[in-house]
Amino acid sequence: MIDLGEDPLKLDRQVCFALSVASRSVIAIYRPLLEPYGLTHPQYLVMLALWERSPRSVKDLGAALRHDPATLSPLLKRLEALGYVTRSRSRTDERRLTVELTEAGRALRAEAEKIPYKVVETLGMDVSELEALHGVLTRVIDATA
Amino acid sequence: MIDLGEDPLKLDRQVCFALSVASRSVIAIYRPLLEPYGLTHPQYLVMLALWERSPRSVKDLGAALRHDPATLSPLLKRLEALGYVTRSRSRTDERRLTVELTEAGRALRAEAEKIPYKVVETLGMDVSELEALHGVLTRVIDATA
DNA sequence: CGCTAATACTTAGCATGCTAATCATTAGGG
DNA sequence: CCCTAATGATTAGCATGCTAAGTATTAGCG
Repeated sequence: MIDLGEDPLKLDRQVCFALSVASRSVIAIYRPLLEPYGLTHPQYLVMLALWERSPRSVKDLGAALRHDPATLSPLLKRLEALGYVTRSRSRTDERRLTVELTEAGRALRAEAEKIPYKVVETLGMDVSELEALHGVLTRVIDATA
Repeated sequence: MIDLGEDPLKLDRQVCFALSVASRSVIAIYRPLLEPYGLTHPQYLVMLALWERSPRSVKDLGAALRHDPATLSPLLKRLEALGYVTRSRSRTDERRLTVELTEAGRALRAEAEKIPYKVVETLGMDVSELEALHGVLTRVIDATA
């Protein structure tokens, strides 16, 4: 049987709590860095996905970002309103939405390249430790898949 | 200078992305476990804090949970509506809100004690690895404090 | 004592995330 | 070919989180 020690309900021992706080805290580091471009962090993640491949469908983006289409649908409309993305129906399958980077969206990539360095610098942690963290988080994600 | 290797914008290498997904994924494990009690995960975290000490003020809960009062205020009203908590103004300082467990709120603790075990079991990861993860997350949180 | 600043909480507004329901389009069996 | 099921996306409803603004109360200086 699993042994969780003395008080398994102690707040400061909950991995779920640490995950929530760490996630919010790291996103807070991005906020001022993304603000000049009018982007939120979830929108930034969509841009990362599109910089890797564009155009992509909502379903495809959802698979990459682990999001429901219901979350992405309004988010993509905001990215379109910002001028970083176009939304159009696929000609081969009218059910699909073709999400494609605009010129402005592509151009933003050059600006964004500075962001990871600034974030790591602000965190002030070793890259090796962050890579180790990424590895454990990936195992957590795989364990819940 | 920091070296982030080949492509620092690659989605699958972002710690922030892994954090978001892992956080959402772990919370998803709690959802069916909390549903019988009508609790969301953030509400559950408030209950954990109150099981450690009750009554507490909104400010005190906010410090423990790393939340603004603006986030807690409506959340606490819902906990009150659920019958787990009472909200009343402090007699010594009318600005303060006294958040206190009800009998039902206290009783819920016995039920909740099973939850951490079920979560760890569902995750299927070693407790030692989860403790290590907790340690790294704590360092991330401290680095952003 | 009186007044201003600080404190504690609340509310409004906005952007996620999630579930469930809905809509349009396509696939595929009979 | 037709009809139903499956697919891809959108919408509605609800609960966070966050920023900014507002309200009530208390603290503390002159």
